[in-house]
Amino acid sequence: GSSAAKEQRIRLGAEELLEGRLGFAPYTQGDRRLGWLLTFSPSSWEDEDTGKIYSCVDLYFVSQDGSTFKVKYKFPPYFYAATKEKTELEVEAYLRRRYEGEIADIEIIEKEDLDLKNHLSGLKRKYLKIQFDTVQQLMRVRSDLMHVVEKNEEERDAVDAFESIYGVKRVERPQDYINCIIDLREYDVPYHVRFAIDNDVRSGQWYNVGVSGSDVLLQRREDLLQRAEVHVCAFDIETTKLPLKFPDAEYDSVMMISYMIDGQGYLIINRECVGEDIEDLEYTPKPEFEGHFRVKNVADEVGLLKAWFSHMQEVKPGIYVTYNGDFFDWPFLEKRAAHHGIKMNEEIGFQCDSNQGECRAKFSCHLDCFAWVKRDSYLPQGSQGLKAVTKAKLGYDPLEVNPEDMVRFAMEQPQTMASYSVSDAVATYYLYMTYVHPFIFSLATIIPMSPDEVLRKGSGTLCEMLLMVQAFQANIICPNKHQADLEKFYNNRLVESETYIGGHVECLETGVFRSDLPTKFQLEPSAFEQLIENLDRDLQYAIAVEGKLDIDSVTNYDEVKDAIKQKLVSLRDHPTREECPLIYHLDVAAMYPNIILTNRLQPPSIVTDVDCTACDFNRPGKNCLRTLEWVWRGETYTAKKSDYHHIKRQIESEMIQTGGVTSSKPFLDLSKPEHLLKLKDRLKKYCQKAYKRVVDKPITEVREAGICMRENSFYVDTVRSFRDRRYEYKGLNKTWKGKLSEAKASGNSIKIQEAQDMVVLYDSLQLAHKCILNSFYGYVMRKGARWYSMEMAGVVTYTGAKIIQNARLLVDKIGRPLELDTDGIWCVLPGSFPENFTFKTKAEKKLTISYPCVMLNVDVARTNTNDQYQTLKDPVSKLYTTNSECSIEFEVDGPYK
DNA sequence: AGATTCGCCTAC
DNA sequence: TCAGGTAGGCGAATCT
Repeated sequence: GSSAAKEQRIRLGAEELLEGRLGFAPYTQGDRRLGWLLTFSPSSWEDEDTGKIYSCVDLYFVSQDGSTFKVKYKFPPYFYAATKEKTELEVEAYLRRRYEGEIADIEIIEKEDLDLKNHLSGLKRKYLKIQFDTVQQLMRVRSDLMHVVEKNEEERDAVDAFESIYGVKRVERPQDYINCIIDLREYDVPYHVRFAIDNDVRSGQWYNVGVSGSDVLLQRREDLLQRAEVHVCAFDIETTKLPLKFPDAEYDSVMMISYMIDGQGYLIINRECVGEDIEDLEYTPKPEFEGHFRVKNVADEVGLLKAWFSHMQEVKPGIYVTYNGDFFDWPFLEKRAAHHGIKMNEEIGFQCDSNQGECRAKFSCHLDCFAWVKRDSYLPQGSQGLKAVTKAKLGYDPLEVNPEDMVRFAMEQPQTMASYSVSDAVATYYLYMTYVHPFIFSLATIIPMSPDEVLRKGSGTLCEMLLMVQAFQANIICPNKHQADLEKFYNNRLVESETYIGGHVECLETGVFRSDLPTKFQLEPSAFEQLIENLDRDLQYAIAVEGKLDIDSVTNYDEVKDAIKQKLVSLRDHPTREECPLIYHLDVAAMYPNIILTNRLQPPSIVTDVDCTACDFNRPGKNCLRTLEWVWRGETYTAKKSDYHHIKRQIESEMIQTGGVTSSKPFLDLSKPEHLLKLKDRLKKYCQKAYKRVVDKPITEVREAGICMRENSFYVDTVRSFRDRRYEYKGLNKTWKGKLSEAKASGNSIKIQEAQDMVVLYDSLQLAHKCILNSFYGYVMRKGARWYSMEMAGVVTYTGAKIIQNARLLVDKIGRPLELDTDGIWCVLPGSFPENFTFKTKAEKKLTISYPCVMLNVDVARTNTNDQYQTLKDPVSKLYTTNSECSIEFEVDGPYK
């Protein structure tokens, strides 16, 4: 009944009205409907009987006939709290009293806690699941309890210190249950993400939607794979601007707005800026990218804005598409509309958030193609403008006009400007339809976020979302976000920064290398002798492991072997030679993910003696602990620990200037991170004065990390399923390449184009998945990662560095390595080096092998196979099986010219 | 004047 | 509530 509630009620009403006007009327009764989930956003609803407000998620659906509707899905927000052992019930009762009217319900539940000692034995941890009616209530209780937990932690530290100094246990004070809350978990998961994870609901999927009373029933239709036909509007504006300046919505105005809806083009002209009326026009840069534009000439800017808004209200697009619209087009339109007294938000529901640099609506998507280009296109920064992207991805040269000429051309050559204006809309529309749409809605079916977020979030956030889904499904409690330890010492000095040694890079030779320029080689006969000796072993590996064939089924084994042997013998006997080279790039496919998978690497698997000692599986001769090396690198301040503490004591008694010259407050009143910031500033000055430099030379140190081979495999499972998803796209890319050459042979131009499109599409999908796949490695070092591990990142790169350096040792003896970078070697081999050979089998199968590749892979398999890989077969009896695992394999590109 | 740091961008 | 990582080249700015 408060004024805030009243305000919210009014807001809800206005929202409902607008959404109804724009096609998303609420579906509250009647027959079950079939809908494709376009997007979802947090919202609230009012219980009509009690007048109470509850949080809910609004789901926006598109039907098969293109019509739209929304439902309100009730879902209570919650988070978890951990208590001291065996105080759960008391704390629960206490919290219910303390937050009466704020907490809706508390349940005590059990979760797998991978931080819990000996959890592999089946031990689980109890958590209080604290539920609320609204997100606001959750936030209030959460911030209150955060302070409680922080205070409890400080007190525990003080108790520990007391006990360690006096060697006696301090007598516990009478139980105060507020002191028993020791941790909060999953309190920072956004509400709509929580909803999507817990209810397994994703954008981009079909559901049978039913309502019964006030409840919504969703049933996923996995049989429907085709995406719904949602109205897509791609638009682009041209504005006036001052010479050599960027347009400014304070005084510049919109000259034209061009847009394409579902393939039909429109152009609205502001005759204040454009010299003459423009007729309908066509801009079709390529047969498959048709652009027919209907033109509307209006008197002035306000007319233009009104015309566009009303057209949008009529068509009701579910998806708006721009190129850099977050930053330019939307804010410009919003400001110009406001200038004329029109609120864009009230017209079409879109609002710009300048803090976030985004423009979004609750019920429609705004998908800015520039965001896709930056994160997923794999184009270098210099080629991320719309023009360059059009060339690279759509394969045609777009119209270009110098921005300095635009305002003048609008008056003097209006036709030129009109064509130019629509050309950007065409490029944006087709870029979206060909790449962005399939990509975003494919990811949205696995990532528990709205399409807008799937498009804009960093790749690390996407990884974390996938991990949280997997953790939820395995009943694992998520760790809190990692915080860097800001007060670490090394060698009696404060650590300024620490990291790990990454990829290995070497430039070995520079110059011009061509397959038709004879090159000198100084080979090592002993290496060839070795290859000859190992030939049987290597070929059998290729047949059995790479080809997954039975050796006895091969009919021409000796023939192939002799051919290779002959070449190796001749190279061994004439090691000094000059001949045309074979230029090869040897590289490990998806190296980091495969190192992770082979070694079962995941942040919770990094264990110490303490973890193992507490574990039931810790027996003499155990093979569940795998030890791998990595290299730490850190820089310390030059000052000693004693200097640091001295300065700390000094600063603690001082007044610190905060902001202006006049305002200052005691140092101890500042927050903890502020303390360390100020302290480090002071320390830097001290170092500079006393030691003439702030930081010492970087220190490196080889360290060992223990990897538990039995830890719950949810992380590697997530990586594996993502890797395999990418392989699927790579496979489809190959399939369509086959179809493309078939189509070319048949000369059917429609089929050629279709196949061509599918080839680019799948290549783009697999590349984008590569980027997110690699992020599972980078993620573990991300600031604030829930599953953080420097050790794991270090093990991944160090293992990779050893693989590439080993390969180089071999290449050194049989040819000339030119360059190494992380996972690949560019090299030249003598032209007479054995290359590709084909085994034939009784079943008429063929297996083509690349000998240089096989030779390297045998080496990799010998040094990197993990014979300790364990898989949980029976969760009840805790039975594990042990396998050998190695998915790290070289691939060969080339030979190149 | 020479060394070091910083910003920017790329390769992996 | 913002955030994949390290290696490394190059030119400009800044420090000594």
